[in-house]
Amino acid sequence: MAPRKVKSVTPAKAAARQRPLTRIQKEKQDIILEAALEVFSVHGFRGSTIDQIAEVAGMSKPNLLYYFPKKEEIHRRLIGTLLDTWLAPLREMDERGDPFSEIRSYIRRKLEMARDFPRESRLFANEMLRGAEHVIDMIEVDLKNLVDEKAKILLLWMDQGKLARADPYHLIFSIWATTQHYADFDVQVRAVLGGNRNGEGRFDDAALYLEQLFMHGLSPRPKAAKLPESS
Amino acid sequence: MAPRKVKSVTPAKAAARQRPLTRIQKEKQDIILEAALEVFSVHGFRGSTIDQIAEVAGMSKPNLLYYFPKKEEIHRRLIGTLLDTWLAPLREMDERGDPFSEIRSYIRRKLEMARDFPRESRLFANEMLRGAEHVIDMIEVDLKNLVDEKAKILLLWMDQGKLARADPYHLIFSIWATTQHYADFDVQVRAVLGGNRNGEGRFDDAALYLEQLFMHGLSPRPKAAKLPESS
DNA sequence: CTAACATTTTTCCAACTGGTCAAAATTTCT
DNA sequence: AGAAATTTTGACCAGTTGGAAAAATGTTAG
Repeated sequence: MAPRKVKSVTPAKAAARQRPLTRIQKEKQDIILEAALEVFSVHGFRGSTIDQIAEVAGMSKPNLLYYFPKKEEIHRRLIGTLLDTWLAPLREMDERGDPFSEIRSYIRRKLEMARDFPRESRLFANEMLRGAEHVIDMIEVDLKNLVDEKAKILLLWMDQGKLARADPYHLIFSIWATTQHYADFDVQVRAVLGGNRNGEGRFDDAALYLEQLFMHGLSPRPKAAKLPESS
Repeated sequence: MAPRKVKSVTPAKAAARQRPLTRIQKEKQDIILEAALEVFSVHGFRGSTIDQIAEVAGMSKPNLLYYFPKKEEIHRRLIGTLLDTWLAPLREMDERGDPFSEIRSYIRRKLEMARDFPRESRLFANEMLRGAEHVIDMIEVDLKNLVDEKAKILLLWMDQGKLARADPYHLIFSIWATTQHYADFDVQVRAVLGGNRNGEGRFDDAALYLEQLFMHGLSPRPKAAKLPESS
C-alpha cells in the first residue's frame, strides 16, 4: 500500500474548503494583510516583493506563503475588501435628507477617509493607474450601479430646485478627486503648504475650502443667473 | 606599451561631455523615452523592466542600454522634462487678466492636458504615490515657489473683491485634483459613465461641469451671504 | 506521554532582473 | 574603396524574485 499522504491542512486550503479559520490563523492573516497594504500602497503590485511584505509582517517569506500561497492572493484580498469600505460614504447619501447637508457630510466623510486611511486610498489609486485589471468587474458593476443610483437622487434634488443643475456624475467625480487628492498626493500637498508647520491643519483647511466651493458652486440660482463674463 | 583603448563614444558619454548628440542619437533617445513613458506610466519605476521598454521601443535590451546606461537615467530624464510641461498652464495665469477668465482658462488647459497627455499625468501620479523620491526637491522648490506666487495673485483678486475669499492653496489643489482625475482615474470614469457610448464626450462634459462649479463656487458674494443651512 | 496536526524554518530552484562585454554589423568620413 | 567610428547583437553574469519541498519545531487532544 502506498504511504498515506500527510494531510497537512494549510490555512489557505482550509479557507478554500470553507472550513472556518482558527483565531490564530485569522490574526496572522490580518498581520500579513496589514503589512501588504503598507507595501502595495506605495510600490504597487509588481513593484512590491513578498520579502518586503514578510519583513514588515515580521515573518519569513515561506511562512508568509504558508498563509497566502500566492502573492496575487494577498492583493486580491486587499482589493476585495477595499472597494466596500471605499464606497460606504457614498452609500450613506440619503435621498430623504437635505441635499446640502448630505453632500457636505459626504465630502467630510471622504476627507476623513483620506486622512485616516491614506494607504487604502493609494492602493486604490495604484490599481486605477494600471488599468484596474483586478477590479474592473467590481467597478463596472457594483460601483457603477451605486453611482447610477446616487446620480438619480442628485437629479431629483435638482429637479426640485434644491440644487443647481449640473452633471451628477461629474459632480461625484469632483468630490472623489478633491478629497482623495489629500491622500494620494499627500507629499505634494505637504511640500507646497510646506514652510514651518508643514501643512499641519491641511485637512481642516481643505474641509473648509471644499465645503465653500461645493456649497456655493452647487447653490441653485435664479434662472437668469449667468457665469461671469470674460472681458 | 599597453594596447590603446578603443575610444567608442557612447551617446551617454557624449552627453556627459556636453558633446552635442547627432540627429540619429536624438531620435533613438526619443523613441526610448516615448516607450519608457508608456511603460513607466502604467507600472511605475520598480514595476517596469528594461526588457518591456526595449520591446515597446522595438530594440534589444543591450541596445537600449547603449543609449541609457541605467534604467534610472531614463526615468530621471522623463521626470525632469515632465514637471516643466506640467506646470506650464499654471505659469500662464496672469495677474493682469480677469480672474474668472484666467481661472477658467487654467481649468481648460489642465483638462486638455489630462486628455492629450494622460501618460504624463499618470507618470506624475505614480511618482507622487510612492513619495516623490525622485522629484521631491523640484516639488519643494520650483513647484512651491510657483504656487506661492500664484496664490498671492489669487489673494490679491480676493482683496479686490473680484473673487470669493477662499484658501488659494486649496483652490489650486482642487483644480489639480479635478482635472488630473480624468487622466489618472480614466478607467473608473469610463466604467462609471459606461453604458453604450462609453463616456465618449466625457472631457467636454467635465469642462462644462467644472467651469460651472468653479465659477459659481468662487463668485464673490455680498457680505451677508451664508451657506445654506442644514435642517 | 504521545500521536496527530499545525506552524515555522532551512534549503533549494528556475525564471527574471539590471547590466557587462566583446564581437559583428553598419554607418560615416576621407 | 577602405579605415575609423558608431551602432547592434548574442552570450553571459550575478543578484533578486516567486515559490516548492521537506525537515524541524511547536501545540493539543487523548
